[in-house]
Amino acid sequence: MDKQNHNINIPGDTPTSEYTVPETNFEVSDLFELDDWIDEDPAFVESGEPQNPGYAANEVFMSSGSSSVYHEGDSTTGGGSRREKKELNELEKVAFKTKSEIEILDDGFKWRKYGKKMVKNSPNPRNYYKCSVEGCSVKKRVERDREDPRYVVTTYEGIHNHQGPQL
DNA sequence: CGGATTTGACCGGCGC
DNA sequence: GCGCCGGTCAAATCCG
Repeated sequence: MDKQNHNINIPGDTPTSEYTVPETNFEVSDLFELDDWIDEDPAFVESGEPQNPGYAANEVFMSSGSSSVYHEGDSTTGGGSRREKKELNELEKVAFKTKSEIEILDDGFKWRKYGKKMVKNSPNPRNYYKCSVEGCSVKKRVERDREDPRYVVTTYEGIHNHQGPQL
């Protein structure tokens, strides 16, 4: 499909065909294992974006909170009750705004796309990914910014049951 | 051959 | 009660 054609020219980065995945690229669960969503964690922006050779993202902004990303469809639809916070004892929600032309951001984990939906608020489709690792119920939601198509919003949901894809 | 990816349809929840 | 929206699953297909 298009995966073979991911040879997009990235300014400032060289999209080689090799996915150089060192060990731990994004320790989302580790950095966001807080009780609640963090408002702003500048520390993550610095340590959360190490030297990623196989990365095409120039800038990575982290946005979390019920007033940033979720305000979009939660203010009216699910605004009635935040049921997530209750049962989602171990469910973390983190939204990343990555400046990249490609949505195939490889974080080192294996994701299996299980759905694509078009949101009314965005002319762009929303992709749903799930961790391929058995026992891992981590879900990933990837969609382009409504106002900035060059930005990709990646929302992680849940924590990996395994330490990594290549432990 | 296996695994991954695709699109469509279905379902559940909430809103009015 | 119906409609709308978002989310998930399933089957089919294709690639490596």
